[in-house]
Amino acid sequence: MSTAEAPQQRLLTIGTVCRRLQGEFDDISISKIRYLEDQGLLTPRRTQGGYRMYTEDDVEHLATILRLQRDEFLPLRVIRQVIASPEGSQQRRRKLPPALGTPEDEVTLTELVERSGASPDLVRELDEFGLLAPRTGSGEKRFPETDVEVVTLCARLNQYGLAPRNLRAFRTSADRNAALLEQVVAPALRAKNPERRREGLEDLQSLAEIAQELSALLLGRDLRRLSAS
Amino acid sequence: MSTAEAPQQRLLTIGTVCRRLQGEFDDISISKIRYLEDQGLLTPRRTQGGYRMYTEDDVEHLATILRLQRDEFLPLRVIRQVIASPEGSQQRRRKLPPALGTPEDEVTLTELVERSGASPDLVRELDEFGLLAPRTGSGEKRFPETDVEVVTLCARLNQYGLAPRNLRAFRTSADRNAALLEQVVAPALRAKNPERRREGLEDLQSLAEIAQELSALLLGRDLRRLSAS
DNA sequence: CAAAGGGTCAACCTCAGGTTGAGCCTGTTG
DNA sequence: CAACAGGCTCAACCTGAGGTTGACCCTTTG
Repeated sequence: MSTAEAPQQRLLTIGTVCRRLQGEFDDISISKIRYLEDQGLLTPRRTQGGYRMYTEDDVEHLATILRLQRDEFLPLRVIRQVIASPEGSQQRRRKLPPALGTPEDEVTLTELVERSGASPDLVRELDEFGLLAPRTGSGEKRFPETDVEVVTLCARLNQYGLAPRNLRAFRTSADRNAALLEQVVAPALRAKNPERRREGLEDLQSLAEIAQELSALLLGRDLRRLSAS
Repeated sequence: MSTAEAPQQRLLTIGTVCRRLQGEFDDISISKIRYLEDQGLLTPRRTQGGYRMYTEDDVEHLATILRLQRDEFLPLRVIRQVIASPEGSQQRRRKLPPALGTPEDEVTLTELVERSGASPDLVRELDEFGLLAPRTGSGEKRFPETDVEVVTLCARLNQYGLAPRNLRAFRTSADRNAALLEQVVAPALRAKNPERRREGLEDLQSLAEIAQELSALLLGRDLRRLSAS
């Protein structure tokens, strides 16, 4: 074959790679390696004839994947993210809230108490201190479904000794941050063009995610400092 | 942190448990709860008639299982081990956030610019507006490693039009929240007894996680409302 | 040029993690 | 005390992840 005097990085065929890894991973197989490639976890070079050829780095990469799978029990879909994301992986599992811009389900006070498992008193206090967001329309108050979780979380904080009165601070912070982000996208949201509005919502979502991560980081930094002193 | 447990020991039926957890886990279902029991992960009491009855602890236990499954991607068979293993097991999964109470690595300004990929100007501004946490000691400033990510995130927000001047609000919020949480554990952290201090740190970590989730939720709620109007 | 090794693709397999439905029982409420 | 919402079990079923197998054809290399 081509005796190109290119920097002949010794390339390995799939069979060789497989044998090489058999030591550390007994469940490796040629078909599995091909499967992982199919799943987008690997992209070896190919010869003219279509043979897969692996560099040493490819092999190391593959070993990493197999280790994540075997030792951390990560599903391939997650490994794909971990691998793909810039080394400073911040794959924090954020349960994304219901998409912005779609109306949310509402619950009654009774449901709220029931589903959060908190005492009616606590719920009342939380409401009083503005941590809940009821729609005070005709008749019975209705709360956004999110408030179920809000109450649950507040109840846990309450157990640690943070009364609703103290928790108000979280709301204030959230409000201020929300207002800040809203400023940015306000023009887009007020636009006539629906496409423009949709983009505004998407931006808002992105902004919220970034802002949230930033807040988490800053909080962590503060706490670290406080706890170190 | 222990609040006096009401002696009522109110037991919950499976349906109630299910509704209660719907807030945090949207994929929970009665059949899933029964399935988890079948898999040996749960053992609620039974009434004479055979009804499953859950204590608050059972619910917390179940929530833990669901969290391990959702956030750590652990298969049930592994969760079973983790749960069953003796309390003081070394199975502690180390996650990304550097543990509280251990000193953090530091980087120089140059490294900070380099690793965040932001412009020196931006970094300078961020510092000026108090978003970074340099240790202003002898000679060159040194930043905690966390600041690399802080800069990265701020840079992204900056692209959306949020200048460092605006971002200060995030810091203020974080500071206030941190102070709030710190109050709770301050006595423990100042304790002589090292065991007590360790517990304080652990509580602080838990508090931070809950607080963060709460903030996220509140922010989401605000934005939803803003974007709906 | 032959044999050893590779390539693709569709069909298939196994297991985890549940869901569904039938048929029956329990607990609560008016 | 009847009605009815909610629970119970058990077997059958479903879906998706993570591969395997086999048929058939193509490359590479001694």
